[in-house]
Amino acid sequence: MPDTHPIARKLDGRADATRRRILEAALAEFAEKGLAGARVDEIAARADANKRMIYAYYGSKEDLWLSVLEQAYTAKRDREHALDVQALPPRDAMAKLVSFNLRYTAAHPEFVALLNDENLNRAAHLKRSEEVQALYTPLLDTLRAVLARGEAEGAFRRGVDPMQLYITLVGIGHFYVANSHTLSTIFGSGLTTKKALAAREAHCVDVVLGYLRP
Amino acid sequence: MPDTHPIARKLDGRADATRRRILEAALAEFAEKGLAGARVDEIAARADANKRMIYAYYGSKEDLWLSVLEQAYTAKRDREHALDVQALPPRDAMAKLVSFNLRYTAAHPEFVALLNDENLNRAAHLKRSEEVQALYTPLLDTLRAVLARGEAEGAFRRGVDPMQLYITLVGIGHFYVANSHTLSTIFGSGLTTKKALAAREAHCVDVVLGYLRP
DNA sequence: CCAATAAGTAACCAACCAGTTATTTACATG
DNA sequence: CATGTAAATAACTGGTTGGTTACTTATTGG
Repeated sequence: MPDTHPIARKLDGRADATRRRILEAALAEFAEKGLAGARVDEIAARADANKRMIYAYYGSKEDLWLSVLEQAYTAKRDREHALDVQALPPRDAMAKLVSFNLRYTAAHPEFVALLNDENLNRAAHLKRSEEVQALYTPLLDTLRAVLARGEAEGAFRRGVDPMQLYITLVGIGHFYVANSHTLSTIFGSGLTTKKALAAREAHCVDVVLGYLRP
Repeated sequence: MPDTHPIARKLDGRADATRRRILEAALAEFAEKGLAGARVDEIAARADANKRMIYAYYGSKEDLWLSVLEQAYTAKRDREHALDVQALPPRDAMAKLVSFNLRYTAAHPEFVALLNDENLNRAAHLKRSEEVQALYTPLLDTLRAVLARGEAEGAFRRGVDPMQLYITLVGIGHFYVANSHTLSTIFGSGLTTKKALAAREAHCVDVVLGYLRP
């Protein structure tokens, strides 16, 4: 039924807008302060919504956290899915995967913050998520395919475990973004400038491609 | 004055023991729940001490957090300082640095948790730490020396940025430990078994040495 | 044994905070 | 314009939590 009742449409539209504002505000608040540090009142204020609506739409603070987390996963999954590297030679394809990951991570520190805090909570919320799909990561499949192709063509070394490489590939970007503040106390601030990010991107590509040489 | 008043000694001894119990309890509580999620009452209970003593000895929850953080840094720094790799050939030395880092990280997930939470707080506490020494990391100096030696001997590729390599080396261990719970939802649990850690260690060494080949 | 001081305790408090209740407002339709 | 319903609001509540106050216990030199 694409043509639902106009009344429902209109009301849904307003309600949906509120839902979306709450979700966006929650993302910002949770990413900034973590689950325990975030304040429901503050989320309501940021969303310019009444606190009651948060409970009406999302049930509880923890349920809201899970919704935010699932949405963040979905957003990244969508971007990963849009990656098309199968036409590229293995080394170019791999370079693109590494670059994509670093750029996405740097552009979405909220995702990094959410992930860290969810791990602090032993992934308790994700584990009870019904959207198991949220955990599926297209990047892993793509990586596996590129790796297999590169091995077959002799472009990559043999015997590389896709899981290990995936964790390494994601980790070298994630750690840089997640710990930029403490790293800044060691190396001086300026790790998040365009120039510094470009240098990090080049290094990450170098590391992965350098390692994969036969 | 090695022989201070016995009265002071005895009392200091009892006081120091309480201080230490509080610090240990705080480390456990903070690592488990983060700064915002940790409860001062719970720390007092874990330490089998009165809450008042926490404030007498450490001033406030945030000051206690900083003390815990500094102690964790100091502990790691001490272990890094005990590393002696200058007598080893560059590749062996580098392998030892990578192995050390992964093992230390895996053995001290509390340090990882503290670091993540401190970064969530934009390193606000470390930045106002008077023990600037806490930020100094011997591993970086050692890495720099090994890298220079390996380059000079032709064992490593040229032009590697020590900072980038340091971040990569630490990151590939840190991310694995910090995100083991969400990674487990993807790859199935069992990432922290002895076997899995040995596999990760081997991979990390392979990546760094593979990358550094000339 | 007694004074002096350090260490430790129990009870308390005010601010905070997740979650609720009672009520009002907005809006499409008959 | 009256009416039913979805959306939104203000005010409140009970438990929690960082921090404090007033008081007790332990230790030892004189």
